[in-house]
Amino acid sequence: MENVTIRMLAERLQLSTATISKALNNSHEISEETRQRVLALAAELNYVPNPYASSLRKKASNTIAVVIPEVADSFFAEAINGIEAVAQEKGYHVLIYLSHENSQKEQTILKDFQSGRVDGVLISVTTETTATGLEQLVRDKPVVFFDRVCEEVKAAKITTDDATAAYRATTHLIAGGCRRIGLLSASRQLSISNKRAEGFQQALLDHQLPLLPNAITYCYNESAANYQLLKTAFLENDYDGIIATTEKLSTAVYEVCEALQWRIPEDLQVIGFSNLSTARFLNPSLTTITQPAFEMGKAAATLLFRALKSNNFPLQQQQEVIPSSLIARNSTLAKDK
Amino acid sequence: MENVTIRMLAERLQLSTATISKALNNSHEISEETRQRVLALAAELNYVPNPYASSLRKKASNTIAVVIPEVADSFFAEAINGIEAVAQEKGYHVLIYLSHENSQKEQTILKDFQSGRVDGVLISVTTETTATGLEQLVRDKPVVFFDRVCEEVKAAKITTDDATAAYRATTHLIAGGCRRIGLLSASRQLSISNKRAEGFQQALLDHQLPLLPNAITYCYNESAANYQLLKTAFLENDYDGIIATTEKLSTAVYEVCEALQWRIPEDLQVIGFSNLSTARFLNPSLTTITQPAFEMGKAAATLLFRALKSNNFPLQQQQEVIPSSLIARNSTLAKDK
DNA sequence: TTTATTTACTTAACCGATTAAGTAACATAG
DNA sequence: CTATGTTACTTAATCGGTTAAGTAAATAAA
Repeated sequence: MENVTIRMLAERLQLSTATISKALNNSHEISEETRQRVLALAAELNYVPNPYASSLRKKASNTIAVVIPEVADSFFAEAINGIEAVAQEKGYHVLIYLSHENSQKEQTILKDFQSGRVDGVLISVTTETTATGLEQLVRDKPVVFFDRVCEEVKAAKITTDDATAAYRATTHLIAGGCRRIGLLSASRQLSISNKRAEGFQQALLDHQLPLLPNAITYCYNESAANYQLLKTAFLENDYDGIIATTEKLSTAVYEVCEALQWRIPEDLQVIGFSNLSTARFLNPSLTTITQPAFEMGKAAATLLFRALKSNNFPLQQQQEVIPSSLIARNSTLAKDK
Repeated sequence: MENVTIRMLAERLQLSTATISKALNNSHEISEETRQRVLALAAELNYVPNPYASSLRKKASNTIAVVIPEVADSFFAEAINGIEAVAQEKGYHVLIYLSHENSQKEQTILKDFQSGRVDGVLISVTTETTATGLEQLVRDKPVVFFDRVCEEVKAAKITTDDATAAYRATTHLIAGGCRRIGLLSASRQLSISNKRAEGFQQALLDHQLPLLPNAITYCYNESAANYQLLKTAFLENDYDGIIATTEKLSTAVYEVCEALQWRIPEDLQVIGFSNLSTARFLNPSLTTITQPAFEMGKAAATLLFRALKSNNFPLQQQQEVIPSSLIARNSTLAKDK
């Protein structure tokens, strides 16, 4: 069975393809009667328009790209959910690209976007990303950064209150009696990592606590390597409190404590930036900084679609900070909020 | 700056567009010298081919679709990982569609595939799915079902050993002393749900245990509703062992036990079909049936690409069962494997 | 030497939609 | 009664590649 095209509809109805196209697109140039005839035949023959023909001509694909470091992370999974909810509603398609925390791969992905394959991009950069290639992308088409943004690039950004969250986390640990607090960071480059580090340091300062020489541990993207790194760091620094700034690192802390036979929270209080739905069922339940992942995805997508709809929307100036929340559980001792 | 097209390259080099196209596609018809000149200019002008022009002409999009009920589930997240790994390697693009456990939405998604937007489809159906629309899809283009397959449709399928896994889970509970075992099922229609139920019943039979009248609880897709449902079911049936056949349901059990103040495993032993990386850190650590999610995704994608490469590959006859594994932890008492 | 084949191209049709520009028929305004 | 508009179409160009078919020149085979 041949694919049904606009031309076939035209022939059957003794009309031009232009008329069919306009009828299907509800053009006012077409009489109601003709429109109905076209719609009827289209339905009867199960006509489905070829998106590529349309994209080629219109130079618009009704497709957006989502570039993230990984999917197996509650934050990104939930963010995709938020993005997809908006995209589905707007009739857009979502291409997912995983950079696997590899800026090389990310570059390759960004390069592909110069092809016009997608109308817009939502991106959360890798831990290694520098601005290279991103300015180009932002110049070329609508882009919204979310969570892991690139500070140097002037573009729309949806973030959470990273510095404040880290400040709050640190204060929470201090309130629980911690004096030797460590921070596990995913990256030296990432602005959200740096902001979290700043909030951390500011909190120590405000509470007259010294910054340990090895207060901040920069981790890898590989769990086996991190395991060794953390084990050593824990033993050398004798932390009494730790802030894990990513979900994976939160779990790693539990793993290392198990191995070292450090009790949580008696020996080490732990707070993790995590969206794990099971945080409350962990042993002990994990005090978290929970990010509004779904909302951030939704906000990012909403912003993007606004830009896609009206091209005079000043997308690059948009900034939105959605607050995270600290949920105190049993891995920390402070009783405050 | 205008977009660089093949035509522009042709004009600059005083060649025809056909030559350019062939040179870029490494056709043997083009001399090495010309090929190099074309490649050099293409690189210089940063030429990026328009995928839609190419897709339109070649009737191939180098894009596959992944249709899943949700992303916020370790199994699906990991499966995407596996799929993406293969797709990236093969130079394909991945469109993600979420059916949100809604067969209506799924239908809409499937309908879109008739447009030729994607060259192949990887799908894990909703809990409500009937065969409608799926046969059509399978007839139209390469499709591989994974995990949640549709039994009635003759098509390539990647599954795990559902019946065996449930049998093993049940036996494990029995070995731990359970006599009143319940099974939480996600669906009455899903073949994987039914297979798990079968394995469960067979194990009871083989161990001379009666099947409780309310042994199987069919759950909703909504956690608040499930919470109530399970609470009631637990109280009414006084289970001493429970098998949660999905990740979400596993967590729900912990929630309900907390509310009912039932201790795990003393009052209720729990085993869950789950790929949560935090299973071992739960309180108590959760005995799981862990599915090879990444591998299943990879296997499904590999199968699909084999079919996309050679069109005489008998895709519809492919069946692969990848074994799951039972990982005994503290939510159950049996000490076996 | 003539014919066949190979090499390295070009020409032009084509994929299936969209859309600027054109037109015939009819209505309305001046 | 002519000018102007409006309605409901059609014609043909276009988006940017790919590819079947054609060709001229060089090379090999008969």
